[in-house]
Amino acid sequence: MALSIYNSLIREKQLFVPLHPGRVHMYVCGPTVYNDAHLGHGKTYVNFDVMVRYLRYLGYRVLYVQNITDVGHILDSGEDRILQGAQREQMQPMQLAEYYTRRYYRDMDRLNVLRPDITPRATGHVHEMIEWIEKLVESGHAYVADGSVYFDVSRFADYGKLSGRRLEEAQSGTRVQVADEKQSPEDFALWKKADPEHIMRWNSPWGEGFPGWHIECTVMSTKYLGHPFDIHGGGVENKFPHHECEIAQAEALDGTPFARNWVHNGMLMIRGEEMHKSLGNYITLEGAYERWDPMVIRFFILQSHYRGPLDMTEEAVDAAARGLDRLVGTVRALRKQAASAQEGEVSSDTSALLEGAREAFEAAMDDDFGTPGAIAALFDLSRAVNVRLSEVGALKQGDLDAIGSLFQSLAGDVLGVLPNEIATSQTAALSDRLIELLIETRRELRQAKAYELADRVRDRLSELGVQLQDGPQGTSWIVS
RNA sequence: GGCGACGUAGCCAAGUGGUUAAGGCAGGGGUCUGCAAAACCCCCACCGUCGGUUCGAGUCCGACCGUCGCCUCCA
Repeated sequence: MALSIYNSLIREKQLFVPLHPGRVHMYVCGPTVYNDAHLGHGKTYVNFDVMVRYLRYLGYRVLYVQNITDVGHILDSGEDRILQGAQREQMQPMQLAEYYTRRYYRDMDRLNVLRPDITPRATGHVHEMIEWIEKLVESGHAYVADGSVYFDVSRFADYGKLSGRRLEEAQSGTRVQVADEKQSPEDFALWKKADPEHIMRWNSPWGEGFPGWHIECTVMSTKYLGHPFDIHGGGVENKFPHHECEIAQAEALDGTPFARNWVHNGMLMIRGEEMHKSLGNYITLEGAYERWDPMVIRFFILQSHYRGPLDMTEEAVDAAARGLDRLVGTVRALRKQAASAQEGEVSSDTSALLEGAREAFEAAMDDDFGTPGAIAALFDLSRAVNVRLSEVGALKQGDLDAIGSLFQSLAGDVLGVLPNEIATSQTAALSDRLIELLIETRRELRQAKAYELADRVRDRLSELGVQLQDGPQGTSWIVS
């Protein structure tokens, strides 16, 4: 088996072959940092994070670039996002961008999203954008109009190849009035002249202004990843116009292909509706973390395929939480038993079990990053391991280590859904011994049939988050 | 209006032509237990509707119904 990826450009799954053997260059459209990240960002960046992790698991050296959009751009209302946010928060534009950039990474860190290798800021690449735009003007693919520069879509025959749109069709039904200086309604801005009150502005051959939205991704992706590069990702909602325009700008000059694989992930919905502030269902990650463990949200996201839409309901996330508990429970039990297991090598039974689990996991992931199937493989493994864990002496030290490291590799390193190792500080070691002491006391109470008192010990421990579990081999405990 | 996606059990969600339609949650029945929890075992779907292609379709084609996204700057 080998990895296949659905390529939006050709609309089918394709055996993945990187441009340079053993290396993958990947770009994903990052956030505009004018507000807190929401659950939709969570889905998108978890989806792409797992792709990066799996590619690395397969042995590729991945160079992962994700931009930070800190240039404002224009809203329908004619306002600039960053400017609007700066006014709202009483901050300077760059201060605002810095503030939300930090919060973005804080929120992503908690979701266990690995940071990209390079996180270029748009404001730091205005020079390169200007150079690129100049070349487009020189080659006749763009024109200057009243201090702004527009890409002439009619000069790029492939325009629409990603989104399946034709120019003739784009004419009707457009709901936004066309800027006067555009030659054609579908032409898009490469450079916008800055109004006097516009704070973020740069000098350019066309006067003071600021870059259009699409150009930053074209410039920054190719700067760090080459031209062409392997994978370009982003949300489906950006397929048109954003990604279509990126392609036009990148390929118009000399026909060099831009991204070889386009990967789009589906939208996150809240109870059947797209998330919108106006609908009152806008949920920031920070807000969601008050209700659920970030790891639960991550697990919930990965239980559906990245390309599909994901409808978020409380019921569904709660169900995912219980499912994740089950998986983590096995890992915890594994570690617990490892502390007292007999010495011994890995048995052939364990080896076969693990090999089968790994194969099932990889088969699912190889098929366009099928995380739901991969998770199913882990649940199957979990059940098989639980059976063995409950048989006294069935698993030797070697077995437990081997199983533990497979879980760590697949659930921990690739899917990123295992909580970090609990640090064994001195006080933690002490509390462990204190819990054992209480369990010992309770055992004696039970032997004396003092059940009321024994249950009280259990209940009080439960209140403290320590769950006792009586089994044939005595009582074990977990921290919930 | 144009482009596109999707409709699988109470809920979530895989499956892309072929023996018994993954997995999780919930539910039911058991094992274990002083009780409980956990764990384990068993049970729980004819795949939106109607046609068509095929020896054979959830899986391909068409129509219809329904939901959703995009159509100038939202991940």
